[in-house]
Amino acid sequence: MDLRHLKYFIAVAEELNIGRAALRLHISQPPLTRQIQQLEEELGVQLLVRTPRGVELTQAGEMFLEEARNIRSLVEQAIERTKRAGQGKLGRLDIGIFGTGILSAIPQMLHLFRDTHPDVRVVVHTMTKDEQIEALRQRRIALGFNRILSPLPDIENELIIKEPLFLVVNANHPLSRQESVSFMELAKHPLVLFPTGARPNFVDRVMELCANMGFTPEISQIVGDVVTGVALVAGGFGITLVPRSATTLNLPGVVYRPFFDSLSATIDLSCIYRKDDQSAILQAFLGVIRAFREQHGGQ
Amino acid sequence: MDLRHLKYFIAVAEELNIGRAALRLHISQPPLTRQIQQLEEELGVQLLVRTPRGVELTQAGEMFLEEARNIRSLVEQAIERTKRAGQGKLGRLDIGIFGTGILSAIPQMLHLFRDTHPDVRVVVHTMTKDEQIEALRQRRIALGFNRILSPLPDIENELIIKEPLFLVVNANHPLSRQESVSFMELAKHPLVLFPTGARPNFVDRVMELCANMGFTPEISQIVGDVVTGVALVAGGFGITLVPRSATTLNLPGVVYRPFFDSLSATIDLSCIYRKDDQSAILQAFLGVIRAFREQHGGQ
DNA sequence: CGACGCAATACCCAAAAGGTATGCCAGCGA
DNA sequence: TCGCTGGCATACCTTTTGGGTATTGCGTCG
Repeated sequence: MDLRHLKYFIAVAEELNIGRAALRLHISQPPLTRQIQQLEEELGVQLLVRTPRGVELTQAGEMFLEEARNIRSLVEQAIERTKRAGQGKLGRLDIGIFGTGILSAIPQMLHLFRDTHPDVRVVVHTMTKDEQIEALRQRRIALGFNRILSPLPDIENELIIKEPLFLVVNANHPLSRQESVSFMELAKHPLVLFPTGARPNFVDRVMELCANMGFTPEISQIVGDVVTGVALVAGGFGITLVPRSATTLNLPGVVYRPFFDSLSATIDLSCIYRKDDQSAILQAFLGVIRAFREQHGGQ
Repeated sequence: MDLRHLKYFIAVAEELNIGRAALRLHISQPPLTRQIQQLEEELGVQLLVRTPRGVELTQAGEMFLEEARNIRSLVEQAIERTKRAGQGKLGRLDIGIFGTGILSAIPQMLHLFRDTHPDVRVVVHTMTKDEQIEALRQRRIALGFNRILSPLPDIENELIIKEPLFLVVNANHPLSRQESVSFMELAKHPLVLFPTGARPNFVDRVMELCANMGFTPEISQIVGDVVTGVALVAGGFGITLVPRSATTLNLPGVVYRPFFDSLSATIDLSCIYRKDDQSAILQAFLGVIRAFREQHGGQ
């Protein structure tokens, strides 16, 4: 049996006249007669009774009509869904983010993507950098967000934005009286840094920036994550640094201050994905990321 | 697109190797390659990525595989259901019965039919003889049960059983002391008869039987239905007659007695249906009716 | 670097779908 | 009652297309 048989039978059942149905199908009457006969023979069931004025459906014919319409609509739906999947408009996208990535630009991009691709189910997995790479290789995720990365042969690494760093000080700290501060202040105060976990990471980036400015900072503590770090500053344990997006973290007793003398005091937000992944959904998401990057001019 | 494409794609998706899939489909590899290419082209979507060791599904391919399996099972189900409908094993049967037909052999036949055709939905409509004929002509029912019928050109009338009649008397009546009675007793007692409604009916049948025995009964009342008639007897209003199947009607103060001298004191139970109705479900039901008739030897 | 495995291509044949002409039958009007 | 009409079925031809065989092309892996 064939989808053609279904189409033809539906036409005949709706017209109740083989000739008219043939007209509607843009074929001539004899082949249609033959196809219907074939269908009946294949099913071993009489679907039509031939009357002097046309045809009528038997009960089996009624049953088959219902099923045929059902199948036809399912086929149309299947084609539609597959096309949409092929365009990256339907399906599932698994993304790896790092612990506090949720404070960065990531939510904005997720939002943009969901608006333009409402039928793609986005599943976010919190994982470390190494876990992301492992998950990419096993195809458990298609995309990961991260900050500090060494190049890998099979993984593409695409910069999204360079975020300027902000100083975080206690509201009672003398530096809080300035609107903006000098990066050199970092040499004079004990630093709380983060995260613990796979190196190189944010700690190394800060050390590198300080080295560029010609000093080595005093590190009082290295804590697990940005929230803990800022909480310690709120509690009076020194100062710290965060990417601009983390300044949305509104803890009482803490103020954020930009640097007036260090354009290079930035931290990258990047995404990583398999070099060999051509999936339409990933490409669609990369499109959103690139649009986002254009819009933010690299920072 | 064609059901063949679905079958082929499912095979390829399951084998992840076009050559092996071709083997499984009992065709050679090149036509299968071509069919899959055709399918991809028609959908405008890449379903497979060709690797050195075979093929892999794209996300769109995964989507299409799911849909294709879905469609295939629906098609199989459609064929199965249509075949069963063609054999009268699936569908709906509308039956007309008369008011108290539910007391006769009808429930037994319905039961037999339901046991052998569990997926046919039997819908019973209570209607008079004339309503049944009208409903048959309009195809609102496929079969009617009735007792007294004149032949009609378009309606077949098939006898099911001849039921012997039973005398119904009050438990205090002198006749109740006999195990069986003579039909001639009817000449000596006022008769309650039924039903009111389209003639000829049960009343005429009783009159005919009496005439055959050479007397005219005294009719005290004609009431709507058998239950009312028996209830009147229970209340002391004369005697009546019922078909054997109605003796299941167990009213207090009433006894049923057979006739020892009248083999012909019977009433027919018949069924009626359109002479032109070849529907498998009706034929199946008629089969049950005929089996029932054989089993009961005509009475 | 050559052998192997697999998909793709080229080309042919056969099956089957579609077309035209015609037959056959029932109902209907002159 | 006898054509005439409308409808499905049949016969036969043409064209499309599915399937087969042979071969090529392209990675990968000893």
